[in-house]
Amino acid sequence: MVRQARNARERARGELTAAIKDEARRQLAAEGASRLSLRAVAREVGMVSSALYRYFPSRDELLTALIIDAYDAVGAAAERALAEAEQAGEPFGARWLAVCRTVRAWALDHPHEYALLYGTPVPGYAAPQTTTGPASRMPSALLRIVRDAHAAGELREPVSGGPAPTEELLAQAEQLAVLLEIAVPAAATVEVLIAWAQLSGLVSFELFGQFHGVVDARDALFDHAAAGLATRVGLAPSPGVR
Amino acid sequence: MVRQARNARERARGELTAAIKDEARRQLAAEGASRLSLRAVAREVGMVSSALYRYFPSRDELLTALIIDAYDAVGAAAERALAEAEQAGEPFGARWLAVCRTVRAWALDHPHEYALLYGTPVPGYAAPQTTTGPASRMPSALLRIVRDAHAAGELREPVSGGPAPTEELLAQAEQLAVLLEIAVPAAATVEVLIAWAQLSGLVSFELFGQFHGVVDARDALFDHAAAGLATRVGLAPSPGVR
DNA sequence: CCACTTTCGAGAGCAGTGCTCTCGTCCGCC
DNA sequence: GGCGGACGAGAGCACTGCTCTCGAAAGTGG
Repeated sequence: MVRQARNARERARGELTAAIKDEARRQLAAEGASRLSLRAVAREVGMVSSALYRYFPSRDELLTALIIDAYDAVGAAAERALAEAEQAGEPFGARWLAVCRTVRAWALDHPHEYALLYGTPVPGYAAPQTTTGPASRMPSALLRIVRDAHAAGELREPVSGGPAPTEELLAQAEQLAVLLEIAVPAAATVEVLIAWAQLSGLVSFELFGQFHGVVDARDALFDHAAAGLATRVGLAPSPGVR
Repeated sequence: MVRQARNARERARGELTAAIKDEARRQLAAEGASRLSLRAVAREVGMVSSALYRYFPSRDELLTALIIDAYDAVGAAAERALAEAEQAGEPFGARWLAVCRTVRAWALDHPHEYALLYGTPVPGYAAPQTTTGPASRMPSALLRIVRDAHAAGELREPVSGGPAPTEELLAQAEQLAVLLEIAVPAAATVEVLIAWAQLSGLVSFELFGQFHGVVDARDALFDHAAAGLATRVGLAPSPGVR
């Protein structure tokens, strides 16, 4: 009974916290992070602005919560796409492409949330440790494809061009692979890391209007680029897919 | 004399406009675009905020002016790096690397200005036509390297992997090359376009803290990635450079 | 069952923002 | 030399994030 009572309070708190986050996400999706207003959120959930501070100590904390959710959302989408591609018995190159396409699709569906993750960070903001886990889900999915290809003996040498990565870089890649518990040759990890950043560059350009008036055939451009990335990291190109 | 008098006024206006832009750029560099405050700028140049509207009709217009300047600054840096590499008789791959490195260095030196160009756009903002010219300077420099390599008969087939670009994409690339007056095979243009976006992804990741706690050897990572891009667009890897 | 503590929401208020409007003033042109 | 347009200042509007105080609930221990 005592626990009941305590739970009532806590449940109310949990529900309100969720309501605030939902409304905040709504505003984020509609207007972008910079226009997310604490007061407007409070108004919408039927509180006065100061009351909201009982749930989130600052605007940045609210944003952090949204960031974590967004990382989880892209990560989950990527993992789902990968799982489906695996179950369909797709070759590794096709799995890579599937994940890339899914990430892009998510970004186009949630532009402001994607911008929150991979765009300009809010000024005084330093990502707390709690974000790193969710943040790594998407790149981890990419890395796992490479790992599986390697395990299956189908990973080719990375087509990177130029001099081989430095020892320092390989050591860090090794360390990273250990941290993520994904056993991959260090050289391949380096290439995936680079591909991850480059993938984000492609999506950001599209999202942030850099291709506006320059490229219309964005689907084709992206697919071509993503296939190129697959080749670069050592996954055989997937001939049939288009 | 009359012209003198008219010039006196116009010169005063020009000087004040410049002073405002300088102070705005200072604040931008120090604090980032989101913390750039019209009132603070006005205060610093010794005006009241409303007077500033005689010079810039809105905060967005001021930002636009800064954006154009910033595009010109990266563009100029890239062009300078390319010219130097050309005069030094560097091979095409090395020229590519030099431009990439310069762009990255500029970005690391001017993080907030770079973010203004390639990061999250300000919410209601649509880049006016006047920005497209300066914006194309940097990618044009990259494209010219490829053109020159092609003209010299040293451009290899792009190492893109996957299916060839669609007809639609190639047509657009052709069109773009004509617009920029840089005669390059369409397939190569496509690869440069992709490389441009990917380059920006690499720089953004570094700038926006995505590599924080993940990669320390960022110089090595970037050089390796940039060399890879050179290979991808068909420029022979530059063996001696490191 | 009754005190006591914690939790919560509301209100007022502070310092700041972008932007508008009005009102004198001074500069430069006819 | 007068007149129109450019200009700077000031007040004001509707916002923002955030703090502090205060009264009312809700939950806890005796």
